[in-house]
Amino acid sequence: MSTPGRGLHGRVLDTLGPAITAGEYPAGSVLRTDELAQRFEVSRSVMREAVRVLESMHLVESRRRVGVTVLPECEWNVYDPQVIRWRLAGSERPRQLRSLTVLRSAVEPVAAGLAARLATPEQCAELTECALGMVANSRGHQLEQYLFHDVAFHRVILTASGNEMFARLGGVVAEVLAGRTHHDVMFEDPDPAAVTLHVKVAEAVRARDAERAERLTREITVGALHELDILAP
Amino acid sequence: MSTPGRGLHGRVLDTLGPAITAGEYPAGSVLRTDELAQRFEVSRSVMREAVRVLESMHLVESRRRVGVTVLPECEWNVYDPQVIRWRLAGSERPRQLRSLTVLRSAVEPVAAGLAARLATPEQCAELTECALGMVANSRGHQLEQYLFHDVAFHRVILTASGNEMFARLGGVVAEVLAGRTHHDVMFEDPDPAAVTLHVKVAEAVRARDAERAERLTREITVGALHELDILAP
DNA sequence: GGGAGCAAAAAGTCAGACTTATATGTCACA
DNA sequence: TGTGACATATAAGTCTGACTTTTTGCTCCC
Repeated sequence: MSTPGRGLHGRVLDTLGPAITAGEYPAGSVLRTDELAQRFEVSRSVMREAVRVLESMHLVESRRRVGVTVLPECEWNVYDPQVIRWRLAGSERPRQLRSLTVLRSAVEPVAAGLAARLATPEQCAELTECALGMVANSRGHQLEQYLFHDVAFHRVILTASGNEMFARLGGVVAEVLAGRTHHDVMFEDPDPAAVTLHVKVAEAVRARDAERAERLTREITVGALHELDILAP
Repeated sequence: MSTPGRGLHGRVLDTLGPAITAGEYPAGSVLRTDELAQRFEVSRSVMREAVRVLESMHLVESRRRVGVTVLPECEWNVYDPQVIRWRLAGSERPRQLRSLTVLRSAVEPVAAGLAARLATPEQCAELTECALGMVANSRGHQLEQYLFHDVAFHRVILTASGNEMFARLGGVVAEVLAGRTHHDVMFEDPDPAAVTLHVKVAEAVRARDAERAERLTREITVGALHELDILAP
C-alpha cells in the first residue's frame, strides 16, 4: 500500500507501527532507542527518525533519562491514514471499521447535501456514470467492478462537497468499502435497494436538491451501520 | 501550545511547518536538507528528523537526487492536530475555520444522538452542569467563563458518543470556539437562543431522546455555520 | 524524616566519512 | 534526427563515535 520500504526507517515503522497500534506494547511501556536499533539492526540515527515519526502520530513520547514511552490510545492521531491502515491490518480491525463507519454516517450525508449545491456539471456527470456502473455490475457476482464504481461514487460526493476535510476521507471510505467486499461476508450480490439509493442520490445532486441528497445518503449510511450491527435498538 | 520546544527539531518545525502550511513554498518547491540545516543552524541529523515528521504529515516528500519536495495541499494530513494548529495560526485561518465548522456541523449532531443512547449518568450530570454554567455566564460580558463551559459541553458530547474518532475532535472544537470568542467579533453576550439550545440538548441526552438531541444539536451547528456566512441561501 | 547534592542513564546533538539511488546529459548508432 | 545505452554528478541515506544535556533517583548529612 502507498509507498512500502521508503528507506530503512520506513521498514522499522512497518513493524513497530502495527505492533504498537495492535496493543502489543501496553500504554506506559518504555522502549529504549539503542535497544530498538539493535533489535532492528539499524543505526541509532535511523531508529531516531522512526521514533520521531511515531512521536508525531502521538503513539509514543520520547523523554530524556526515561526512554520512549507508549502513549494511551486516547492520545493517538486516529485520523492519520497510516495509523488507520495499521489498525485495519491488525487485531483492532473490527473496532476500527466500526469507528470509521460511524464517522461515514455523520459525514457523507452532509457532504452529499453540499455536493448538491456545489458540484460542477462534470462532477454530476461522473456521479451518474458511477451510479450506472454500480447498476450494471450489481448482478452476477461482479463484486470487484461493483466495488470500483461504489468507491468512485463516494469519492466524487466527498470531493464535490467542496470541503477539503471531507475530501480527505475518500481514502478512508475506500478502505471501509473494500474491507466489506473482501474480508467480511459478501458472497451475494449487493442489496438492490442500496443500488437504487445511489442512483437516486446522483439524481438529487444533479437536480440540486440538497435536502433530498442528504436524506437519501443518510439512508445509505444507516444501511452500512446495520450491516455492522451498530444502532441495533 | 501543547509542547513547544521539545528538542531542536521541534524548533525547526515551529518555523517550517507554519511556513509550508501558509503556502510560502508553493507545491512542487524543492528544498535541500543541507541548505535547511545551515539556515536553521542545526546539524543534518536534526534537520533530517524534522523532514521525517513533515513527511509523515504528507506536507513534503523526500527523494534521492532531488531533494525535499513540497506536496500539493490535497495531499496534506489535514486532520493532524499540529497541521490544524499551524493553519489556524497563519493566513489560512479563515478557510481552516470554515472547514472545521462544516466538519463540526456533520459530526456533532450524530455524536449527540449517540451520546443520548450511551452517556453514563456521570456524563449526563456533567453535561447539565456545563449547560448551567453557560446560562450563568451568558450575560454581563463573562465571555471567558462562558467559553470554558461551552468547550466542556461539546467535549462531553463528543466523548459520550463512545466513538474514539468523534472524541478526538474535542480539541478541534475547542480551537474553533476559542477562535470565535477571541479573534472574531464577539463583543456582545452570546445569543440567548443558542444558550437555551444547549440546555435542551442536555435535557434530551438525560432523557435518552436520541432523535431530539440530534435535531437540537443540528440547530446549534447550523447557527455556527451562519455565523461564518456558510450555507447562505 | 527531609532536603541538598551527586552520579548514572538515556536521549539529544554534532561532525565526518561513506553508500546508494537517480535525474540528466553525452555520445554512438541506427 | 531520433533513440538507446552509458557515464557522471548530485543529494538523500546510512553509519559510527564522541560529546552534551536533562532528569531521575539515590545517598548522605543535617
